[in-house]
Amino acid sequence: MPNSGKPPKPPAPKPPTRNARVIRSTADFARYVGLARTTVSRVLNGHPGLKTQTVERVQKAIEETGFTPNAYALHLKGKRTATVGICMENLLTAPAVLKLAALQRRLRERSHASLIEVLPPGGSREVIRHFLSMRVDAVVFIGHFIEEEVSQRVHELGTHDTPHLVIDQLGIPETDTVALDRVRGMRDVMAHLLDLGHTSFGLLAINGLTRSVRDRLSGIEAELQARGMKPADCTQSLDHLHVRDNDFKYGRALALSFVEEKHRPTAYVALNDEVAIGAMHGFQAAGLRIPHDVSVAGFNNQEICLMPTPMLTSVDQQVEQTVNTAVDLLLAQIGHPRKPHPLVHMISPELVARDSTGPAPKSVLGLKR
Amino acid sequence: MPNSGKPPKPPAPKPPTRNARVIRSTADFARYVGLARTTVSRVLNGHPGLKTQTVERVQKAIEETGFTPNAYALHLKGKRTATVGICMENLLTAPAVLKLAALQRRLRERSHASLIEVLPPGGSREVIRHFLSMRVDAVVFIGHFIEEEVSQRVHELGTHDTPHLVIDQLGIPETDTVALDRVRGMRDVMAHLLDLGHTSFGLLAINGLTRSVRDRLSGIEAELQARGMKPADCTQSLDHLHVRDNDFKYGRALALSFVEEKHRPTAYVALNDEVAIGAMHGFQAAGLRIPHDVSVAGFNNQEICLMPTPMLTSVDQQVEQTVNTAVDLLLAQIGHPRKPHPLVHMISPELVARDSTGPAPKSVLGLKR
DNA sequence: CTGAAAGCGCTTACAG
DNA sequence: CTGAAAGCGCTTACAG
Repeated sequence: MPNSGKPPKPPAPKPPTRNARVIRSTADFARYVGLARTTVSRVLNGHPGLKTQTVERVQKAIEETGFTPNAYALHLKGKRTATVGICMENLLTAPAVLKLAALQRRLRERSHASLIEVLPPGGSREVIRHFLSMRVDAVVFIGHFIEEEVSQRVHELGTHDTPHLVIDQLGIPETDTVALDRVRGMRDVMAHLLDLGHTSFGLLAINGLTRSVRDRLSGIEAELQARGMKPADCTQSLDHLHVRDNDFKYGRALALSFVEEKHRPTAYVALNDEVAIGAMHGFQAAGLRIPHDVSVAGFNNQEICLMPTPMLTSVDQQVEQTVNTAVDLLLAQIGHPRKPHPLVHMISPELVARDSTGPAPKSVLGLKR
Repeated sequence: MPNSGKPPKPPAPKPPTRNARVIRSTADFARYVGLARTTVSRVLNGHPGLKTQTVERVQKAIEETGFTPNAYALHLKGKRTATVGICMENLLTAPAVLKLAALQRRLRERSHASLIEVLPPGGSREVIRHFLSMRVDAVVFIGHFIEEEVSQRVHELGTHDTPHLVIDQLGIPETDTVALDRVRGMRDVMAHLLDLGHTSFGLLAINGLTRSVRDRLSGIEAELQARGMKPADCTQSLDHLHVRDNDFKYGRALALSFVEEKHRPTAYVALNDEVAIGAMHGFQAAGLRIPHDVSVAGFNNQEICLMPTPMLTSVDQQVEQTVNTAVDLLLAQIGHPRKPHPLVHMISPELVARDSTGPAPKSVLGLKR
């Protein structure tokens, strides 16, 4: 029936396998609805000036067949891919995964799809090439990467006029950056503990040369100096005694070492929540009460902060704000010429005080035998 | 210069913006290397019979320009997209994220890219349409979805001849499934505790109507019956006393309720590690020693199992094996006609015994005042 | 090796 | 509204 009345058509091309109910092209689909390809295309793209009846007919047919226009053909025609590539350092830490989930959600709200890839060690080149071949509109990096490597990738993206942005890691040239103000975060923790009367501080896993650790240390020192105290005199680190691992066990080991110290600090600030919780266990195992005898503060404000008894004081990363800022910056870049100077946007963290921190013990001087 | 000697060409089309060093098509690129488009294409696709010198020339130019062929044009030409869509229930639980990471890694090893989407509540339709428009070769679901919703999505995928597979959730018709044998897992936990001499068991958060919970209960009952014990006589649940939340706090609350019971069980099996750890805290807060007075076992064997003191006995999900099985099943389906009967592949969990479980207290009878 | 041509599934003027 | 045509960036025979 559909082949009748079409004399100009040659020997009839390939007979469409009618039993295959799967419709894969606007041509097939137009035939199915009984409209011209052009018309179907216009309905699909919401052009004005179409009869309501026609629009409904197409919509009904979409429902029936589940037809989706081929994205590859669509974007070939020059349409934006409306896709953002997301490079993750890994999916091993809760804060990173939270940011990923929030970022994808936010991008979707702004009508963008996302391509997520965990950068395999040394394999960032291929991931970026994959993103470029997929003609992503922009690329986001989340995490702390090898500086040299991510710098190169960022430069490559610049070469291809592809907007990009780094979340978390400061110090990468030629790119916009959104990062937590870790200096501020640590100052807030210290201010909180100082206000509680503490004067001696144990540092848990806050040693090392990465920017993120150095910033924490800067924050600690800045707040102490602001109060007229000398950091060297009132802080102590025992990280050299153990093999670093930044996890529970490491925190516990550090705490047990501190317990054996003559002049044991009364307040402890940790690199992250895991170390802090490990330390709490260590102190409690040694018979110390928290926060009666010692106060402990974490960093990141993960869900696990609610797990120990008492619950852990920590610093919230403000993930939503971070992600929203990142998306705003990124989408503003798409389709616009590169700005002369990349932007660095700092996010202010928020101290969440819980019961793992309390007033400094009155007997603190007595303890220093 | 490039416009000379071409008389048939009309008024000279758009002058290529030569300063834009960005090469976006094989045409541009071929011009850059000084070869025919056809030749470039053959090099790119690794065809045989090319001069080594030519291949090297192209490779050098790729290095210089960072040119990547447009994936959208490539796949339009009929090439497989070699892409698998991954639908995540959420990114909120560590085991799910682990599976995601392992799945993407495994797919990459098998030369497939992945499209990851978290299904927004009620928005699974759009995600699947997105996947279909991207012409993915297959779709994987990870997590426990609303049965009705995922069943519909699976059916749609079938309609479009798109292979699919569900990880974790049993009972979805018309699809291959890879899931942990939770019955087996719970039997193993019970066997372990029974071997340690326990005869009374507290169930923590193991109530509800989802398949995953019912399977756990079946496992518990099966093992007890296998030992000639009556489940109703030796298990106890206090879930009705609290508002369910499946987290630390819920576990703690349950434990504290058990502490007040006259005939307190000596061994506790939890829905997951979070509840188990919460319960440990509850028991310890009440002055009970683990495992001296009570034994506690978790489920999932997450990293947090290492956090409490003592560390938590748990059941490992065997993520690698799960993911490898899933990928094997999936890739075998691509390009092949649908099998008459969908496959359900059960993964055997592995009990990881740690120090939160120990011999039943000798004084157990004495406790029953 | 080169070059011209067809075609993948779309969109977008253009003339009816 | 329809239909024919051009073109997006590729690959793949086909003839040189």
